[in-house]
Amino acid sequence: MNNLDESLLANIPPFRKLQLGQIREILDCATPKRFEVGTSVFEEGLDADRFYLLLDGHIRVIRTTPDGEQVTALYISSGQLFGIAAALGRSQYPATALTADECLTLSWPTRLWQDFVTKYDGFATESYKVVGARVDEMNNRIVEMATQQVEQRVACALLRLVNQAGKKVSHGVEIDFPITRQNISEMTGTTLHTVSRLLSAWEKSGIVASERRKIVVTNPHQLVLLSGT
Amino acid sequence: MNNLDESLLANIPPFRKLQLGQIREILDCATPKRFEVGTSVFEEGLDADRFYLLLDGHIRVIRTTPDGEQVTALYISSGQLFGIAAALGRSQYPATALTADECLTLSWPTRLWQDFVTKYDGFATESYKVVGARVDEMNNRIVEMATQQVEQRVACALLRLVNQAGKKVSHGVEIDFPITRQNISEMTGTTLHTVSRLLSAWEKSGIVASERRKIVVTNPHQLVLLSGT
DNA sequence: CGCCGTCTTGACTCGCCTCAACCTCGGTGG
DNA sequence: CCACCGAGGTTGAGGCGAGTCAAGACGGCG
Repeated sequence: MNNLDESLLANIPPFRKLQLGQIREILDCATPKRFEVGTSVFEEGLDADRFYLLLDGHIRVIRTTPDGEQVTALYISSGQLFGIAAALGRSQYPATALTADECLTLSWPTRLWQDFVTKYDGFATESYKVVGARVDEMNNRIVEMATQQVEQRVACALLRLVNQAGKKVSHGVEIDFPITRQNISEMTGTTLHTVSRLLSAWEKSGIVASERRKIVVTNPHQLVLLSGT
Repeated sequence: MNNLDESLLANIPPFRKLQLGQIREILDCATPKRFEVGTSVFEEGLDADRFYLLLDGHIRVIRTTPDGEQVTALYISSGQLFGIAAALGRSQYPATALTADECLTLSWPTRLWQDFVTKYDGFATESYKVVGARVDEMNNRIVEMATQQVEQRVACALLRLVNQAGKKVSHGVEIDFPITRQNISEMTGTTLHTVSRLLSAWEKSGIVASERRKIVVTNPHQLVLLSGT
C-alpha cells in the first residue's frame, strides 16, 4: 500500500467529482514511477497493459515510419491521462511515449479501466473529453498540413506548445521543457534546417528568442499573424 | 411510430449484442431520412443536436479553412455511426458531413446518447471502437503528410478508399461512389492538377482505369508498392 | 582536450504548385 | 435539333518553396 496524497488527484478533471474515499481507492492501486528525460514510458505496438496519468513533466508522443523517420503526434502536459488505448478498444499502444523532461507518472493496469468507468461518476465523461480535445488537435493539424506553408505550420506548432506548456518569463512565454529544432521539425513535417532558418529570421524580427534546446516566444501576437489562422 | 425493420440494425456492431425488443425501442425513436447527393447532413460549428447512423450511401466529412479551401477529414461508409460529437463531450459538430452519393440515415437526438450508452450492453464499447479506428486513420494520415511525397499520399488515399468503399468489378475494384480528382486532392493536400497527372500516369501503367467521376483500381498490388508502406 | 549533439548558413536542386489553354461530356433552353 | 454552358479533366510551361548537400561554429560533458 502506497501513501500518495489525495490532493494529487483532486484537481484532475476525470477525478474531480469523486469523494476522498474513492480517490483513496484509486491511489491505492496506482503505481507511481519516475522517468528520466529521454526515456520511453511505453512503445508503439506493445500490449497496452497499463494506462497512465502524468503528474509532472512533459511527454512527446511519436510514431516511427518504416524507414526510421519520427513524427510527433502530440505533446502531453502534466495532469493529463495518456496511454488510454483501452478507452478506444485497442489492445496495443498506437504510438510511443517519450519523456521530454523528467516525468512523474501514476499508472494502473488496463483491466481497471472498465471499473473506473463504471464505478466513478464523471470519470468516463471527462476522459472522453480529453480524447475529444486530442481528436480536435489532430484534425487541425491535418488541415494545416494540407493547406499551409511550412512557415505557417511551424508558427502554429509553436503557438500550440506555448498554450499547452507555456511558462511566463520576463520577456515573454517560454516553452517549459527542452525542445530542439529537430523536435519542431518532427511536429510539422519539415526539416531541422528549415526550422532553424525560420527561428533565425523570427529572432531577427523580435518574435522569439531561442537558445539551444530552449525557445521563448516574445511576441505571440505577431506569431498568430504568421500562423495565418 | 415508424415501421422500420429490425434487421436494419441487427448487424451493425454497436447494436449487435442487443435483443430484438431493445432494437425495436431504438428504432422507434429513430428518424429516418434520405439525402440527395451533394447535400449536407450537418455542418461544422452547428449545435450537435443529433447523431446519425448511415444505412446506405457514402459521406464525405470535410473542414473548410478560413480562406475557403476544403480538406476532407474522412469518408464514412454505410453501417457506421457518425456525427457522434456527444461521445467525445463536444456540443458542436467539428466538421461538415456532405453526401457523396444518395444517402439513407437514421438519427437520434443527442440527449439519447447517454441512455444508449448506459442502457444497451456493448453499445459504448463498439462505438468507441469506431472512434478508435478513426483516430488511427487520422494518425496515419498525419504521418503520411509529414513524411511522404504526393505520389505516395495519393496512392495511400486510393487504397484507403478501396478498402472502405471498394466494389469488385470485372477488371479490379471500383470506388463505389462518384469521386473527382478535386475530391482526391482535398484528401491528400495537393491540387487536382497533380492528381490528374498521377492518375494519367497510372492509367498508362495499367494500375487504374478511370472515367469522369469514377475510378477502378486494376492493380492494387502495384499501388501498394507505390504507397511506400 | 576531444567528442558529440545542437544549431547555423550557403548553394544547389527539384517536386509540385501556379498559370494557362484547351478538350470532353451532359444537360438545358431556344 | 443544335448551340451553348458549366463541371470535370488533361497537359504544357515556368517558377518558387523547401528539401538536400555540405561545411563549420558553438557549447556541454566525460
